[in-house]
Amino acid sequence: MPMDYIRESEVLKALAHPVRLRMAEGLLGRECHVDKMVKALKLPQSTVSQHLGVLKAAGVVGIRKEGVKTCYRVLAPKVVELIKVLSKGEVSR
Amino acid sequence: MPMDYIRESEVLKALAHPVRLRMAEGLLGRECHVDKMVKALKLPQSTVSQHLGVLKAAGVVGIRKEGVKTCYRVLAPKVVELIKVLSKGEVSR
DNA sequence: CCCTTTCATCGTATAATTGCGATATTACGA
DNA sequence: TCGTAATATCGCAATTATACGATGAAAGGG
Repeated sequence: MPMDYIRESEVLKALAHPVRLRMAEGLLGRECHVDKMVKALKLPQSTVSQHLGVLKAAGVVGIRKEGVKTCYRVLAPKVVELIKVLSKGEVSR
Repeated sequence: MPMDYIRESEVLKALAHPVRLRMAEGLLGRECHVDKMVKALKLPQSTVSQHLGVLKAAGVVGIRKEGVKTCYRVLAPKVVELIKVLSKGEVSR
């Protein structure tokens, strides 16, 4: 069964940004709401929200509404694996 | 040791295109020269060459010159793992 | 040498991404 | 209901990516 290059490349594209990659890694196990990420990343709220929107559109993360807060977390199990691979340090360099 | 988000996202960005992802997968084990890919992908030679340039610039693939031909192949072991993860079918859907 | 094959690079038009302030929306609490 | 905190969305300028024909450069073969 050949992979769906378009679909898979969409996931990669969502992750292919330093900020979004950082976000995705941070949302691996735990959940986190937007305001917390805004403070941690030191980026404008609109920018953070926009990046989260990209991750969500690609199915990388999912949300859970808790009152006025929105909690994000990584959904796709494949993404979990991808990020694990990236985290592994390369053999010397 | 935290991952280098910029560097890693560059690799992801290189792979985050349907054509380049297909190329990279095709260059996993075996080597292939440009003309062969042009025919297989049915895309203009300049387009193929440009995509290969992107993959090379990101360190995803490396080349070996054989006379007038240029043989490409996947270099980064991390990329091999990434593509393997992507190839694995998702659990139901 | 010239011609052909193979590949890279250039030029450039079009499209997509990015960053971020401004503005809308929604859920609560007072 | 008003105000406020938390998010999303809009608008838009600036940057970057994409596609591909045209052109350039290098290696052989005859």
